[in-house]
Amino acid sequence: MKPRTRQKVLEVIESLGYIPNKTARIFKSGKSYILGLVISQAHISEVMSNAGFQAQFKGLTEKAHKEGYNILIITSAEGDAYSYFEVIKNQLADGFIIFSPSQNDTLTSLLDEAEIPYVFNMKYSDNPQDRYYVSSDDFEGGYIAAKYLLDLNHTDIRMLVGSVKGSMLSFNVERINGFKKALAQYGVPFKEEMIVPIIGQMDQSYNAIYQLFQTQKPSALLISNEITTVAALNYFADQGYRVPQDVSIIGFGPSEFFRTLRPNLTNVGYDISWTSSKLVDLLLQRIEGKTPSFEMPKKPELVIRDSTARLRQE
Amino acid sequence: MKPRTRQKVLEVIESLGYIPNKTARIFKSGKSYILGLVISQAHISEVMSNAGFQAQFKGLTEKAHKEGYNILIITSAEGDAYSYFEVIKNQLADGFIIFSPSQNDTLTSLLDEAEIPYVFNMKYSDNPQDRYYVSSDDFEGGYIAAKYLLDLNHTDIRMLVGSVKGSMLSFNVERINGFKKALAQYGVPFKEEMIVPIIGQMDQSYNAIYQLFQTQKPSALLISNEITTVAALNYFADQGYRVPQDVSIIGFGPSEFFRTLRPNLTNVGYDISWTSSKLVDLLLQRIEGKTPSFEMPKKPELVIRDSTARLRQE
DNA sequence: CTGTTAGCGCATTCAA
DNA sequence: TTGAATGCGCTAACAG
Repeated sequence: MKPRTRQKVLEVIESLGYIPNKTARIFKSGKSYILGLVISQAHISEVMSNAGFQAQFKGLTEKAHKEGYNILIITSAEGDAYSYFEVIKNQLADGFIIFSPSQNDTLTSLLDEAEIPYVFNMKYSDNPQDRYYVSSDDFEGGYIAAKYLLDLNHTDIRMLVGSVKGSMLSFNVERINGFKKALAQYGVPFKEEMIVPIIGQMDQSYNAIYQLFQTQKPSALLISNEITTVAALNYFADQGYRVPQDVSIIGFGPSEFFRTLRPNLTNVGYDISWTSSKLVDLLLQRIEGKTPSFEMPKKPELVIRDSTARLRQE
Repeated sequence: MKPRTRQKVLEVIESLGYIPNKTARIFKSGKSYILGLVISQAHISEVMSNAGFQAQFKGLTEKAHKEGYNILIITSAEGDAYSYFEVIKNQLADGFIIFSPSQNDTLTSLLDEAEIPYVFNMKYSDNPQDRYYVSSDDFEGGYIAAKYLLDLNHTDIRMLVGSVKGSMLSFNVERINGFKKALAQYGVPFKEEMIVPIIGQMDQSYNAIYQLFQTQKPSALLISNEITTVAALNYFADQGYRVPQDVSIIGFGPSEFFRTLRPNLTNVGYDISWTSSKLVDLLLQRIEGKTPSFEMPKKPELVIRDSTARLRQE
């Protein structure tokens, strides 16, 4: 093409204010460069105020941007498989990141049948079909946290885990198993009461912790949810319990968050930015029809700060 | 149509697993039912961890969902007008909600010229062209907060306000003006040092407050940013300052957030859910080509809790 | 190097 | 009530 012609065309484009129609382009190419993040309306509030999700969302957005994609928040009125499938099939994203409120094999098969690329934000079941997620090594996380408390002579430990309608999320099951392994190693018998199911929102968590401490006085807490961790800290502040002198606390989640709490929290730190990035990679591989490479779960790290102390023998 | 034919067609649809092509539909109808939320990559991290944004984002998502829209997060690598315009014109959203890092008349005219419907997340200038935002009554907010402190005998007050490259966001200017009005009413002379510009992220805020208290000992703080508020609380906890006995603090933002802090924070509470909902309304009206109805800014409310105390005269 | 054309999948119109 | 044809705006393929 002659440079002069090129120049002239560009001038006309400029003068007419021509903007290529994105929709037609997408239509023609079949690629929207949009990744759908599917979440139920009921869930969104809980999730938004959670530091772990904030980190994940940030990670997803950044990675997507790096790969030339944008994130479309797709809200489903209800959280069940058919509602999810309905909103998913009605959207133009190239692939979907699904925040399911619970285990969801029905959804998996619906999506597979429709050949829609998707990934989940976490492991939802032990079904070998459930492969499209990126996890951390939660067994290890539960183990190192419990081991550290046991090293500090704590034996009266409670593990506070989120539960949805009585069923435990897979990563919590893992953390509990890690906890149990540590107990066994130190010869401390596991009791059912050590696991305290809890609703991961501020007020419910606060009340549950209040209830717990009405009847029991554990010396240490493993808290599997950031909001519940804040609720616990608030409860102890309100009641005049000193952390770590009266109770030791270990949180689970992004380390930077726990550094903004007072006291600075000992925590099992997960590299959520890495996990999110890998999740986008996985989805993009599915979109491109490649056989996805499954990464090894990354090991979490125990960050020791000021919320844990050696138990004084009485 | 004969019911039997209808039935047969539906069966075939079902058996073939036919899913109508969303892209073609959008292409044909010219409506994507997508609202783009534009934000710069550099800004997203700061914004995500801010309680006010979380509330806003939740409000936007909920309202959009109610109206049958979804939110597309559009990340711009850079924050300037041309970068923003570039990503905006390359997206298929029906309209755009723009989180601009600063005042932006260039962007406004580019968008107007291209006839792209947009709204801003806040007021960016005193230019009468800048009409497409929904504000709260920030003058009133600054006023009632300062008045309350003055009623408690505080006169050595600092107002901590976020500033981007030395320039003040419009709502902060308003809050400062409200602050000044209250001072004038009580006959307390305004001094420049009362306004402390600050970067609204955790570590920077913490350091700035540290610097401030090295040289001065104000008895009360008005803090125009949630993250800075947490940083201040952390600093006081670390230094053994008691709130409110040694310093009084008033925050600005969504009231529910300040209730999760210890001590429970006295704050100027904004109804961010309402503002977000109105913002979507405004955008939808522009998309539909109606002349938008401009709402009166809503008055914030002073929520008195435990972070403010009467100053003892020495 | 330039100009022309077909076709993506749907919705809408017109004809039968 | 049904079938067939048109065109949305772009891209890619092809012919000149």
